Amino acid sequence: MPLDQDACQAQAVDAGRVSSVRRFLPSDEAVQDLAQVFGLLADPGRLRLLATLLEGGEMCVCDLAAATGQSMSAASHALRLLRAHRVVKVRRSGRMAYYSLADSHVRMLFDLAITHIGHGEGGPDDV
Amino acid sequence: MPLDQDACQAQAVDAGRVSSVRRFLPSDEAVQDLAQVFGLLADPGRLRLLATLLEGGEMCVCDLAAATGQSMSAASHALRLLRAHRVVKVRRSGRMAYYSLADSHVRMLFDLAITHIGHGEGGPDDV
DNA sequence: TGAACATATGAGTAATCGTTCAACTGTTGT
DNA sequence: ACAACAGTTGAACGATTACTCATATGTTCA
Repeated sequence: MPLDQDACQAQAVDAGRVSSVRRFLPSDEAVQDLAQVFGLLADPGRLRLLATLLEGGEMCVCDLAAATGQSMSAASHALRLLRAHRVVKVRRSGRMAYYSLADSHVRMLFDLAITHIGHGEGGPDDV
Repeated sequence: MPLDQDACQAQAVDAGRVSSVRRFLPSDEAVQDLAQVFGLLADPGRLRLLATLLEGGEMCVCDLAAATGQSMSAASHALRLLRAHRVVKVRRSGRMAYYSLADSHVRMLFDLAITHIGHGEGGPDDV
């Protein structure tokens, strides 16, 4: 899905506005990164892991798995992803691995999203 | 993926901490909703649509498609999703449909996520 | 009425994602 | 050295996702 000048076959209604707005859009690269960050938060298992770390601080994989109701394998896979994107960090001690949140943005993203879903009166509309 | 009491076969290292944390985790339903909201923002096409609306205000589907480099069909599908979750809203006038952001949380989520990716020094680590 | 148009939508398809299973690494205690 | 353990990892499979194509709906203008 390249952002080509003429990717849309239809004629723009307000061509000036379109090209003006396009100059201010985030770069392709930035958009990709953003999408990846949000994608990390788009899974219930990972979300529960983050909520658990938010609440309980540093915890080992086994406890995280137990607290979030996942298998250890699933938790480990999930943590690996979060770690790769620097959302969580590990401290290793013997055979244990202790995970914790890497930065505070997560809590804010969390709270903002919660206030958003609090906004709506019910579930999603089916349009 | 039920949040069963014993979903994790491994013995918890700190059972007290685990069960204490679990009482404060968001409900299953809340987690699902959160994941859906973040999932909405996890796609480059939708992200570009939102960035465009953030920058350009109310715009018709055709211009949105042109500005974001998608086919009109793709844009329409994406807007439908965003609309179902009350992230954008439509105003119809004749055969045109003018879309705009439904609330301001989007901008904040955007900015927060951007500062997060600004944090890292490069792309994701491959662990 | 009929053609051009703006948008919406259903079906189909290719790609991505999350889980499980099984195997593997490295550590601890006997 | 051996077994139990905490965690990691790769492959495989089922589910979900986002696109394209074709078609449908409703609007405007001649």
